[in-house]
Amino acid sequence: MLRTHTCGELRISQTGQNVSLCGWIQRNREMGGLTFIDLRDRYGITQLVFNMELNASLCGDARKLGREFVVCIQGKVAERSNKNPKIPTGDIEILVEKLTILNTSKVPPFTIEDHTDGGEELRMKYRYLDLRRDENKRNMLLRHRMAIEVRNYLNSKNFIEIETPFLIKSTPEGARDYVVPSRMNEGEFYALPQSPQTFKQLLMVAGYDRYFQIVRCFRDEDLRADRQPEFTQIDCEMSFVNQDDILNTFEGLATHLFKTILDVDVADFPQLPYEEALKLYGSDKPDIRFGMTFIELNTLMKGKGFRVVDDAGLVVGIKAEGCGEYSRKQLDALTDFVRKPQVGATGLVYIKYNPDGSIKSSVDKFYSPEDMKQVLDEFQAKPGDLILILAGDPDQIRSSMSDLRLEMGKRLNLMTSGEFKPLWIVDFPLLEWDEESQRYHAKHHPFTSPKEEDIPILESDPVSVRANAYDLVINGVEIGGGSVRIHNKELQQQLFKVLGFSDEEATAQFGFLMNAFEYGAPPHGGIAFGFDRWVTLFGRGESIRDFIAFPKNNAGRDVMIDSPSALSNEKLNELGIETTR
RNA sequence: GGUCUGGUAGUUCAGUUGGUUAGAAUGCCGGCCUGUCACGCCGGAGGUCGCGAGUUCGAGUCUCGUCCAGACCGCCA
Repeated sequence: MLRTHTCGELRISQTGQNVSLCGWIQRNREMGGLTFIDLRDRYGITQLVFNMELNASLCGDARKLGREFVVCIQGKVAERSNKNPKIPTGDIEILVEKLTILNTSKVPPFTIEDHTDGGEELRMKYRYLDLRRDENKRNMLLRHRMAIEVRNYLNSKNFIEIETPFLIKSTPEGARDYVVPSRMNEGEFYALPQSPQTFKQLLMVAGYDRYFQIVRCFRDEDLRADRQPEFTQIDCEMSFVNQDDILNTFEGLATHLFKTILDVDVADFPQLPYEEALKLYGSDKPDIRFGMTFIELNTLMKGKGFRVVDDAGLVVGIKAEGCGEYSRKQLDALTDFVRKPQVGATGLVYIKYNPDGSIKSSVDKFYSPEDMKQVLDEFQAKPGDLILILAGDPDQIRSSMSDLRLEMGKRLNLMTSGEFKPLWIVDFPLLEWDEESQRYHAKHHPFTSPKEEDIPILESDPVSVRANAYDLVINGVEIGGGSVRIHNKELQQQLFKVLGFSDEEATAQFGFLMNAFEYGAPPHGGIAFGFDRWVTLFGRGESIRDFIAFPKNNAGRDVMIDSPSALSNEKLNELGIETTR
């Protein structure tokens, strides 16, 4: 070993020891006869001292070191006369006796510091330099610790980690697949898994009754701050369980992670049916760190001559406590907010309950003070509160109101960082109608079991069928989701039929699974968590990219290695592929 | 596929109504400095204003196109 210690571990108790350290030059401070150097490695920073009077040539060598040079030094640990309380090694320094340059470095294009001067684009191009920064090191370490604790917990519950293949086959449902041409089977393609879904079900058939995998998944869809083309799931499946068993098991996982990683005790995992979530929050991933739940006002506000409301399928409001004194300008800003194309409302109605008890609204023309008071009472509003109301198509307006609720939560500082409020959303619909393809799509995936009591209406009223499906939501982030699966060939065939597959198509796509179900498939179910999102949530980050060592940009490009890239004609020929552009 | 924002020194940014030699901070280079730790002080170098057209006597600034980056909508079982 070139080193006896790391740059983060020496303390005053080691004074007098001869040590050797290796690391990168963080900074060079020349004081005439004295030169200080901060030496950095993964573990921390240790100060080196060179003295012109004691060793002029060594001190001269030290002064020639540039930022990010890699060096190995030998010397003696000494107590500092001026200690630095800001760093763990701040009580000591190394009186250097020997200096070896292991490698030089070009001047890096941005500073390797907590508050770097480098922008996003540049740091992504030089990701290996960016990863030297403390912030990124912390994020990578957090990710590592969480992965270890996931394995610890699941191992302790008898889950075993089994790898499943990446080169699989394209399936008709769900996201677009990434495809890989097969050289040995010209004209045919593998697909990369969107998740190991069918394989984990086959493992249940095989009798491996508790499986998990921390596994990469691939989806060829447009990206966002919380989406990458390849992302990591904690993929889990269990046999001989019902929905409550699954939820209990993975509440245990969440509790374990909260405790071991953040030292936070989270006891409560309320369950909210999907339909309730939409009614109360307008969203299937509500942030329940604050209330401000929706109140529907159809009966109170319709029929008073206000066209927008009278024609609306839904009139819904929220109460912003203490906002009764909002100025015209602030209210206009909220109106502009809801009218943004992404939010999509046409206008905003407000009722100000003034601190003096008087009432002022944007629709005084249509409603008497008594009408208004009734609405205020419905919200149990107090003087000083503000009611915000949207009206229109129910789906659209719930979505807009959800955006407005979150915006008000932000403005009123109701989303406390460091507070975690998980909940389960349960009873998702099994199917949804897709306008584009004019057929039903599985909301979760086509192997999700319907609620037993809803099976009779599977063919007569498909959209009303509820599924044994659930999502774990924490602070408005969808952390994971799963379902109890179908383990019966007949029911699976029936569902494929509702989804519009012919028997031939179903056999071609999923015959292997249906065959397996004929050989003693146990009842089973599972869940998959978005590991990148979970780490980002725990790390209080904005973007999952900051918690992935080598992420891709919003066009799916890796700007460091410059991928994707064109293939040579030789390679294309070998694969039997012609490109059209 | 669409909407919005941005692109000026190595880097992060400023740049007025279109008008003389495009600025600041930081980094870099040189000099001074024996207790610094975001060291300090003095000096210096550093620019295809993303790219291409257009308008104009004159474009970093206005128009159009294009490329790149970011956020969002569609999309993401």
